[in-house]
Amino acid sequence: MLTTQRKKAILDALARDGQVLAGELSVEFGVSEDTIRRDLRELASEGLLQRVHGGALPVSPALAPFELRRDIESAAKQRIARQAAAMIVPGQTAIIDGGTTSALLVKALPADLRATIVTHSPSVATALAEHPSVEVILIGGRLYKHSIVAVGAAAIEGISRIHADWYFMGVTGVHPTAGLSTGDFEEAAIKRAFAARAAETVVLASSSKLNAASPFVIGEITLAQTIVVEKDADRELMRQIETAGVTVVRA
Amino acid sequence: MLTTQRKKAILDALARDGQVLAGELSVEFGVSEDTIRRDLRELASEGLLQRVHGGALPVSPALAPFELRRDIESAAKQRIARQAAAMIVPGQTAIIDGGTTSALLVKALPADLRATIVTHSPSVATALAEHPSVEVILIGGRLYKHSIVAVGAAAIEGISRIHADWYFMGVTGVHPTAGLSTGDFEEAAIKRAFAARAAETVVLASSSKLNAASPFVIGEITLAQTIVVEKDADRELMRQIETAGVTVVRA
DNA sequence: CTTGATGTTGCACGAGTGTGCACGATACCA
DNA sequence: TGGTATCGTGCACACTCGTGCAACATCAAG
Repeated sequence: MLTTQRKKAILDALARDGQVLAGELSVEFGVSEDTIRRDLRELASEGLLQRVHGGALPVSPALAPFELRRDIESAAKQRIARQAAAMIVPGQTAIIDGGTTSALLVKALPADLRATIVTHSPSVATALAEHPSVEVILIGGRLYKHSIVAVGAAAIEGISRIHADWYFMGVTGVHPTAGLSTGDFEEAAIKRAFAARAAETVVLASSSKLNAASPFVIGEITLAQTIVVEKDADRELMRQIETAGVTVVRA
Repeated sequence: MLTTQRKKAILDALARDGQVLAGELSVEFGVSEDTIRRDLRELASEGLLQRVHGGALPVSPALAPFELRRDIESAAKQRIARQAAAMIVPGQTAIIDGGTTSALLVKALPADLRATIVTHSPSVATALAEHPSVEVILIGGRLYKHSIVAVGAAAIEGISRIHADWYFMGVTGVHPTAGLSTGDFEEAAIKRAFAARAAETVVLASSSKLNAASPFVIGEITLAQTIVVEKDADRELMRQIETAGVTVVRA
């Protein structure tokens, strides 16, 4: 069994049972607990599950009440989010997808911004319900429990009815040749659909995402017109990205 | 059971009952009281509960949106919600709309229930994301900020793609001649659309909703096949409703 | 085919974490 | 004030974790 298959199976088991134990997984897949621990560690670093002593839990509790944990409230990520929020001009329409970066973007929207926000994340929608002046369009579909966003054919179809000025895309991997990638198959399809319906796609990438590749490819790096990175991002990599025709913004 | 899960279960029990006792928790989870005391101490240090001699109390009477206080009214509502949840047979599909009654219904779903839940409420969707075995279908549309549910033409169209076994409808008015009503125009339309797509519509009505009429009419009382009320509901009113052909269930 | 680089896996070891028990201190209640 | 339940602390034990290292498979280049 391939490593990626095993990881996928771990996520499936987690979605099915609501919890996984390192010991049980090791028996089920016929590998040592060390290997399982390694898998869990890597999946946790991609934000696909929450590591706890003895096993792992779904990542949901972190985002459900939309309370951001301190470890993701890094100053750099907030600067990226603010930079992105500043791009939206009153009257425009912007798509925001799920994930921690998007959560910060929502918090960074000015209170007096009159704009329309499209999202497939119930958490983002709930958070924006308190915003005084933005209109919120919720994309429906099958709820994907790993990342708590709507996915599937119904979601793709809902997206096809939208035209937006901006799409702010969260990713887990930005690589000059491997392109934009994410740790989740379903989400990759949704991100492609969003990108196709926005005049300009903006990738928000903290430094840990740069020069990294996750299992599921969203598309070439040129799928984005702009990428917002931290100000100390690697110069050589940024040069390559700019050569490909993508505008690099340092926050 | 993992430590993290036990702590979460303690917080759930606290939200449900308004208090927890160290001794009871120790029996319930099959661990020593020492372990429970340690858990309570750590949860208290995180500010998630208030430690008292013998157990713990909620940190403040003002609770999170989905955690209702255990006053007399909500105890009755909980019985109604549990009665409704018990109607769902594994494998069936049920529609749950927004509102506090629906929030209680979500909490009352058995953890091992394998069913499909359709909802236009991001809050319900987010809450159900933590449920281990239900499939969640989110209805998209324009977000109505007043009640935080998806409404409008897109929502109506999304509903038209669904066929459900049950629709659990929350209302603010049940009246023998004025019918079923709610305080919101957009929501009335959505509720009509849901009712049209369900084999059986079940109205959940606490006593304060009975013999009352709200501004916007959803439809005749016969739009519902069943109505779940508190066990001390007015006999004469219930008789009228039953005469109209609606089954009355007392919880 | 050989060689070296790369990636995956299992094992060993020390560190870290969770749990239950014992004991003395403390808080509640009559 | 005395009795009882609860609490905090120290400690032992078992389990889990992270790290370093070696074995092995894969693959590309020579």
